[in-house]
Amino acid sequence: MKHPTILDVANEAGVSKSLVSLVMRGSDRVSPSSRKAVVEAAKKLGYRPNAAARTMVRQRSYVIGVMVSDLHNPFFADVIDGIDTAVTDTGYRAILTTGNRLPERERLAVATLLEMRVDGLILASPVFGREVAIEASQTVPTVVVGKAIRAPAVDSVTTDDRRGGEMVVNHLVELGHRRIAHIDGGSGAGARPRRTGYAHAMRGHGLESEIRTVRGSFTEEGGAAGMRGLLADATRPTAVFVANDLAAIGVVEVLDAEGLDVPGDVSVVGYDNTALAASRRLGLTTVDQPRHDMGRVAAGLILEKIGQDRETPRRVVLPPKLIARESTGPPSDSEQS
Amino acid sequence: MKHPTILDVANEAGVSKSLVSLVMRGSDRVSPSSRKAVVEAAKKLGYRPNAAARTMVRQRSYVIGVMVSDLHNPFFADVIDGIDTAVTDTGYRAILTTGNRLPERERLAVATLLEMRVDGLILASPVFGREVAIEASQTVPTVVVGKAIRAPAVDSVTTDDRRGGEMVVNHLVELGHRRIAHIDGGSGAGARPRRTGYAHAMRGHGLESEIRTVRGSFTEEGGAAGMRGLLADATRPTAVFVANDLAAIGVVEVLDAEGLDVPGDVSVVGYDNTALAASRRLGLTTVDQPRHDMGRVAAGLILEKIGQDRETPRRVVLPPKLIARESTGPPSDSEQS
DNA sequence: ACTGATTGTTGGAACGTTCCAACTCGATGC
DNA sequence: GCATCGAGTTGGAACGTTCCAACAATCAGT
Repeated sequence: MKHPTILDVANEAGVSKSLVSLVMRGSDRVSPSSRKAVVEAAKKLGYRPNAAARTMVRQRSYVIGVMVSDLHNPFFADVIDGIDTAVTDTGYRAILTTGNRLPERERLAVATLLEMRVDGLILASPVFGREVAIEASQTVPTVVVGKAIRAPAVDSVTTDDRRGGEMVVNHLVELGHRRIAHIDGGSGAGARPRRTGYAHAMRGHGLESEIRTVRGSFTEEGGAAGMRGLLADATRPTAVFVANDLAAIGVVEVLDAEGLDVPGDVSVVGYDNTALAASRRLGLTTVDQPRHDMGRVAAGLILEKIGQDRETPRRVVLPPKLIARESTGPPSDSEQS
Repeated sequence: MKHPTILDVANEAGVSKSLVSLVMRGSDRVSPSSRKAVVEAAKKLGYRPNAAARTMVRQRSYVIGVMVSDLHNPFFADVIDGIDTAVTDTGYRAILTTGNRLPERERLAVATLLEMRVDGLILASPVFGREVAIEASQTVPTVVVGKAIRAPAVDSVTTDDRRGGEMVVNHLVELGHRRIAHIDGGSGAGARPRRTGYAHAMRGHGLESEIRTVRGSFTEEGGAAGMRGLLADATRPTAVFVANDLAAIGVVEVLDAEGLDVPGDVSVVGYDNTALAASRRLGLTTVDQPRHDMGRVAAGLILEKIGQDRETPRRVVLPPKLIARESTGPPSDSEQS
């Protein structure tokens, strides 16, 4: 249960601690015979370097810390994948902490990473206030993913949600739709730009008079409520753009219950390209965020910033992508105008 | 960008480094006036304790390391939640690394944690071989979650999948079913005990002659293929127990395509109680594993083992729970025997 | 044979904290 | 008035590593 140190290895191999250190770091200024002796002694004793000691003297941990607000959101799994990909083979390693969407826990999670003296900090959609990110950015390169934060030293990586909203409208207009409604995500993250993009594209197609936005949320129930609201009206939309995939499922359920066919009677579009949307049973047209790339880019920004001290913050905005599936199609003839 | 140390704070406050250390650790043998001076100096300088230095001298990191094989599986989000819950307010903190289902990456992820000298190690469904867990267990308390590993010093926390299989059969028999088939998970984790539980319960109900197992996998396609196999037969089962929720969706799709109603013509049961299953659109009857509890128990075992050196390994097996939803119902009259 | 370079090896200082024994100083007891 | 006590404070050693200047041994060139 007690860890052997570099000194134990040195004794075992009959050399000095410095030589053991050189071997461990893969130096080429070591004779083959000493190298062999050290490697064997290390293996025999089960030696494992002590990162804490190394961090102390090197004044670098070679660790990137990632604070994830919510592991339940599959979004982050891909982002983390991307980070891992970018970090591998650079000599750096990534460790994660999570805050469970609770500001207080998130703060603690970040503190843990900072006390460990991570060389870079990635904050994935933090829910806490800007000040935590700003404070962290004063001592360590910091990137926020999935949320734009305005601060002199904080980089960010986001997707262009406004553009995503526009793409949805363009897709539906191309199919022949005109009466396109939007069930929004209320005050949720990214809800506003999606709404703006929708309205902007509608106007761009000369469909100002058809703009119809009802309030929803990023939940199944939010989508269902929004759809019930739309159905209460005199004229039914031929297509609905919903704030995210989960809410879109609520919409589809309501349409099912009313005996309306998707996409025959109403086309439905979600957002986020979750596994739910991809399932063949649902086949939901949706908007994909380049999650993996977001992680890769975030890690890249950190590594770049560790290298040389850049002063101006970078705000990277990546393009979304429309994924057309079976939940959208041309409006039925009777509906066409 | 340079971190102030305890010595900087001491200078600023006009006291010794030892006193600063006492204040930081919340000792009560400090006069109110010195405490105030230290606290203010620390805040002014933005002091943050250095965990690496503390770990060195205390020979303890007060950190629990968690290696997660795959963050895409929502299963782990709940397990991690449970770990966090158990660890909060004990003075310990949890950090995560991930291996992306790749044995080599997993090994690296574990090495990272061990080098950081975590005080306890939780391995969530590792795909690497037992030897990694065994080696780790020689230097640090180790618990494996979601997989039973047989080794003298490795604890484990799993769910009773055999019992889960039995519960499914019992539920279906209670509804009046007799022709109950099983589409298994092939060689996937937990597939075998579920299959065994199914067969055992069938025999228990005197339905030996009705036992019908076809090979599938833990994927949508695996479930679909299995169901097509079953439909090719002369007599159709009135109920199907599928290896997991994802595969169950494949089964439902095939039944839909064949114009068969769920549960009117065929009842379907999944396993894992994923968000997919819970969605009202699907309403899949399934078996829930107490994921949160699994995490809590795992962390508890670690904390207990850190406290005093226990020698015999613990193997905790938690009970699963059947969640009845709309995908199961009584067999139609014509089918009843 | 002597100088200089090259290769391999070494001990000591440093990193930032905690712990401990030791110190000061005013109050208390006789 | 002196020993004793306790509260508050202190400096030094230690933790395990890396880095550096310095050393020993071998070799090449003159």
